[in-house]
Amino acid sequence: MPPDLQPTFRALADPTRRDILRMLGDRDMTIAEVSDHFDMTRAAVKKHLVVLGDGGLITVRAEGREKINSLNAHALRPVADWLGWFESFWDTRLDALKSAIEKETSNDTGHNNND
Amino acid sequence: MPPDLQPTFRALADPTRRDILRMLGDRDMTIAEVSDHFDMTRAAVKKHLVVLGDGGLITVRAEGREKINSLNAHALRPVADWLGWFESFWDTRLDALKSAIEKETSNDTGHNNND
DNA sequence: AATAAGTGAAACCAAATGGTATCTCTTTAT
DNA sequence: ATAAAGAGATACCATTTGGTTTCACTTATT
Repeated sequence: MPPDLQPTFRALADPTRRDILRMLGDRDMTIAEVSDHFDMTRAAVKKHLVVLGDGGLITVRAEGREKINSLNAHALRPVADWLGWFESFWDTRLDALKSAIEKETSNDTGHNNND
Repeated sequence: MPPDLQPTFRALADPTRRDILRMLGDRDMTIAEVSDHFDMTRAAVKKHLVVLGDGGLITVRAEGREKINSLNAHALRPVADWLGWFESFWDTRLDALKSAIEKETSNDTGHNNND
């Protein structure tokens, strides 16, 4: 059974959360460290981290009194796969191919050479 | 300047809207046709279509009294690019490489990890 | 001309979202 | 031992979101 994409897409829908992901791409960070980069309270950042966790996009480990947040980019894989379904629609080479086929098809309508 | 990703990510965050996109991948549809596939009013579907339009994911053309909605998958390109930034984190081959490097690094510390 | 079909738009509603402030708990430092 | 630092939890608030109902407008159909 495929993973539930909804919590992941949901997590990605907020710009603050996307920023957090890129920050964690650089290095693991505590909640306080993440909060330092934003103009909002630590509690608000914490909520974002919970949403990211729900989407499977981060993991948290305790280290003394600190909680270290790490990027779990594997959760992006199903999202990329979902997008892949549409790849044939926006790949420019395929666009060219499609145009060619359509031109061919319209030719077929005019001159039926199939008998 | 790069396009604003926010409206697109926002549009993708709802399962109904993602379903609509896949439907439009098969063929263009009027609002009424799209609505037939969901257990909600046409007005609700219309709202979803507006959000998809804000995200650049669909285009609409008038045809008599009907409005034909088409997929514009090109708007997914920036999203795929955004995801691409993380690709190095979840590519399985790179994972293997990373594990190897980490193993090498832990060896460098002089610790024996066999005990 | 009258009616039906397709859509747009507005008012409204409950629930979710993104934020705050405050209090508590555990861990570290003086 | 006391205080400070890091984090969790809760209550609260305004706005957004996803849905509804209703009414108006334009285009086809008979």
